[in-house]
Amino acid sequence: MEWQGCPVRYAAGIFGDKWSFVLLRDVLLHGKRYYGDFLASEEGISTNVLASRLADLEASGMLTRHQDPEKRSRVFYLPTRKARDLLPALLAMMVWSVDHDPDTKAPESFAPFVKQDMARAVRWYEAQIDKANAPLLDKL
Amino acid sequence: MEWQGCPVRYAAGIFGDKWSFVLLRDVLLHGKRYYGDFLASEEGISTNVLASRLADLEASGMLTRHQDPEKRSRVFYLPTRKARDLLPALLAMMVWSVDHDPDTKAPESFAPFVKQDMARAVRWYEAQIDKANAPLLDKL
DNA sequence: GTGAGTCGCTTTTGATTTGCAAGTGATTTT
DNA sequence: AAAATCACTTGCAAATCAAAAGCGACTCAC
Repeated sequence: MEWQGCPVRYAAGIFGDKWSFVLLRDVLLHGKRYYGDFLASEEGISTNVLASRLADLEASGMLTRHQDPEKRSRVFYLPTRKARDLLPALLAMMVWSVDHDPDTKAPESFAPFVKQDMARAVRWYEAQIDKANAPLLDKL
Repeated sequence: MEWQGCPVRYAAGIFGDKWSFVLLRDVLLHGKRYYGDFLASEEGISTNVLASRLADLEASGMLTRHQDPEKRSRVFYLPTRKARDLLPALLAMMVWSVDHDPDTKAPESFAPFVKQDMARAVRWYEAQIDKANAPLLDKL
């Protein structure tokens, strides 16, 4: 299929897929970095799909793969700038979900926080990402 | 799978799928309304998938289905408020794609227009949607 | 009013992708 | 040295997909 040129198709090609979407959420919002962290997500991704999606996301420049130098059998993934730049879109989507899903479990404070000042919300989540990255960056 | 509670999973359940994504683009941004319009999109969706996705989007409250009263063999679909509320997220995603896809074919003016004032951009696209709806709403 | 389209699906038929379970091989740990 | 951990791979049945043909309800030309 031709996924070239159109911005919506480009986005769909990279995360227009349940599992890629959930992995990006985990790495951007939940501070997950290790293969095992992703595997343990409550959605229960299977190992073959996880390996395949991580490879896809690495290939499309969303994640970088690293061996843990302290324990070389472990592997972690860091979000690139390209992935981090998804935050505004991701937060906007989440606000939409909170507004339209009667069963949402997001905290009441989330939507107002983002709606009031998106730029500030993005900065806050960027800081969280830096915090999650820090101990791993020290190792490299 | 349990798609309940988490806003990202909610969004993924509704448009975390290439074809739903493309259909929402067509109805929100390209003024497509008729079954035949969607079928003719350059991506070449097959009829069984199109019928299935339209039914899904209707079931999740994104589209409403209508028979054309002037020619009852034709059918059109209108975006609901819930679908229209996706505009901010959709535009944010498109800006991200334009920023990161070296082969993007979006006009140069698009990203600055949205970045400069998102609220204004949303209003502009809402007006386009109203324009596309108008002739059909007259019929009903 | 009849026959030839048009339109919006549905069905059928393979091919691809998925989820699950069971490996595998490279490290650590004991 | 043996056992456990970890990040995948592999094999397979089941679900999903695309492509093509079929179908019934219209609509239009004559």
